[in-house]
Amino acid sequence: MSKEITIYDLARALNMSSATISRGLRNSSLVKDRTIKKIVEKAEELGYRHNTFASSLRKQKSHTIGVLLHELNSNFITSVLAGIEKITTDAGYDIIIAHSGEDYHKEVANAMNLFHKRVDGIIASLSFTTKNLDHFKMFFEKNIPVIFFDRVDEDNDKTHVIIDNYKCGLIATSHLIEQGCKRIAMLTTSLQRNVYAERHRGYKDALTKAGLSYDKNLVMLKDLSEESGRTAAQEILRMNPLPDGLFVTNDFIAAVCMHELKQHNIRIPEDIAVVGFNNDAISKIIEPQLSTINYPGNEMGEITAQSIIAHLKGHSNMNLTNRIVVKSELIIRKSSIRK
Amino acid sequence: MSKEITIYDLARALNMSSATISRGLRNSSLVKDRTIKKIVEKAEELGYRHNTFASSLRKQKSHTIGVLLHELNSNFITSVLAGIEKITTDAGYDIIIAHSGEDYHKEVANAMNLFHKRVDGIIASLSFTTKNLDHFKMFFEKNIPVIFFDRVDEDNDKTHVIIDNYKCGLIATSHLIEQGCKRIAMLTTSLQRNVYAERHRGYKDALTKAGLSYDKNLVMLKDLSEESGRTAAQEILRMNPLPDGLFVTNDFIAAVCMHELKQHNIRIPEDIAVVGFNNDAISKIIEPQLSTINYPGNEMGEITAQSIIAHLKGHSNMNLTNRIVVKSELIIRKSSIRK
DNA sequence: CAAAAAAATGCAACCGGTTACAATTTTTTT
DNA sequence: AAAAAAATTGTAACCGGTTGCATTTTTTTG
Repeated sequence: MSKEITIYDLARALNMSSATISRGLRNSSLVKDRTIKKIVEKAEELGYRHNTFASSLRKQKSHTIGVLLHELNSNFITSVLAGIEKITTDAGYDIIIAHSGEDYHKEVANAMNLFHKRVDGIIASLSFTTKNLDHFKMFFEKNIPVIFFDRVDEDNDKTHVIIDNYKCGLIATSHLIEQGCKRIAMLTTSLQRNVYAERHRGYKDALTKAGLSYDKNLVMLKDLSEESGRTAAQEILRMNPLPDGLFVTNDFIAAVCMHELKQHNIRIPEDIAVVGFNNDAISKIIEPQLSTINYPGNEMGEITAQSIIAHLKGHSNMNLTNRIVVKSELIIRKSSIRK
Repeated sequence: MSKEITIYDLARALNMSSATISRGLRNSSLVKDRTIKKIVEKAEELGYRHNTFASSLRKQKSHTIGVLLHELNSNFITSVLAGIEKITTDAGYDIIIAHSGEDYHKEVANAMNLFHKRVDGIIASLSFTTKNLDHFKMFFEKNIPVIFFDRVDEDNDKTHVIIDNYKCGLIATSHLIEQGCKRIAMLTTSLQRNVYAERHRGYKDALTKAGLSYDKNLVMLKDLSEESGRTAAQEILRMNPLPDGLFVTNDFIAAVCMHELKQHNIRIPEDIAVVGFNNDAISKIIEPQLSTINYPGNEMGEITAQSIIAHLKGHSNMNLTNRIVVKSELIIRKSSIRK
């Protein structure tokens, strides 16, 4: 194993001081151009590599942002991630991705880990079961900026980037009502998580506004598994009378559920019109194509990253912004068209 | 911002030396149990946090493994990741996930970045367009272990974990032949990447064995985008005579393609029988359900991580193993049943 | 109970880049 | 050409844990 080259080796080879080498390698204006050139060339020649540990130790900064995600396997998250990466890379920050798999305990462990890794900031989307923000206290106490997106704690005054989930629930449900649905079921997950609670609130208000009654027996709370989609379909089939509309807050579950319903000769949208959420790739492939709510993950990632980086660079104070709302829209496809 | 507590602060508070504190915090057997207890309690009380930079700088180890992925958005990758995480976490290693989005240049940049972050080892799945392993040279030269999985360079003697892609291509195609298909098309991506090249070789050999001729006009090479699935369907529709079987090396593309074919009144499996690859969640949702090749991502991740960690801990020498083959199987669903 | 062995703790150098401050060299001004 | 100003380079302390070796304390042994 070849020995690591340090700035001291370079200093010796070039007959300069380590300080000049250090400055030269970072392209400091304190160093003469010709000297920088010499240093960089020699570094290249000897195979020098920067020691992040020594640098971070001294500077007390990691130049790394931790990204805490609830899951990885959705188009939405992947595009958010792409947005975050674009911005952070341009700004010279590294990111560490940690995902909890919707498990609160894993999320806590990940937060702890990022804390020990001394990330300069955190971008987080809460897991499904996360009920409080105690595991972020350590960051708050040390003034390490934390910004939440999508899955957030809206009651909190912590900075977050979201879509208007209430409005989305409202327009999705209103759309079904416009299509003539009178008895609209909703399939979603634990209302403890903001995004689902808000969508549910929108659903409820849409019904009320249209003079339809809210029947809690039509609201099914499941987890996000494939199995849940099937069970939900079974439940729907047992409802008497059958619902004529269905709002599902996740495209994948909607797809599974629709598949199961079709197995039992339910016609979509004729018998039950369906609207999903997320505009996942799957929504365009299934039969009939799924109406859904679209929102720009990429942009959401960029905005989130921009906020935290502007804060870290001292260009702005993130803490003055409480909430950033990103646009969203209803995409109407065959699964919900009855008129 | 509260000042960071160091082992020196603890040493002063407890009237001990920093050496004892350091040992005590790592539960060294050199320190008396009662002393450890005192140290840990005081650390807790003062809010001490371990400084990874100082530690890594001194130990010349990061206790971190870099995971280089081609993409994140598939069930397969997510389960591999879960497998890797399970093993690494248990072994006390952290992981840094970097994904290239199938972009060779991004992959090179990511490798460089992990190199500078001084990961102790690398787990990698190559991007679509990666043609050589030059960007891993730096790791090889410094004896930093690198293990590849799934997307690998099979011609190389570097350690890798894969499935028998040749056999998979063979059984998928043979299955279609058994179902009475005489004219089987194949939809895949660049044959430069091992996994696709091998599957293609299996396809070809299955045809030959059955006495069917290999017609390269029936082989469509596309990228992995949704758009490609659609274009491929168009091409199939223009084939004269139509193929009666289709082997697609990716479930998502298969789903898109099937969707488009159905739009043009092609019946599946009656007109064209289809087999996909990966057993993605989508394969069970679409209509008809898709026959596909299943292989255990989770196990693949665990095996890969175990190999590299055993190597890092000196329990075994990874370099002695060239190739590990994980089991795989054909799952038969409606999309391919004609008898 | 003294000597030897074992256990526990302390000392101080070390990992490698950064930076305040000092020293030197070069350029500009008078 | 000397003095002043600006540009460049050097010195050395510092960041905070780790560890080889020395020292002290405790336990075991004869």
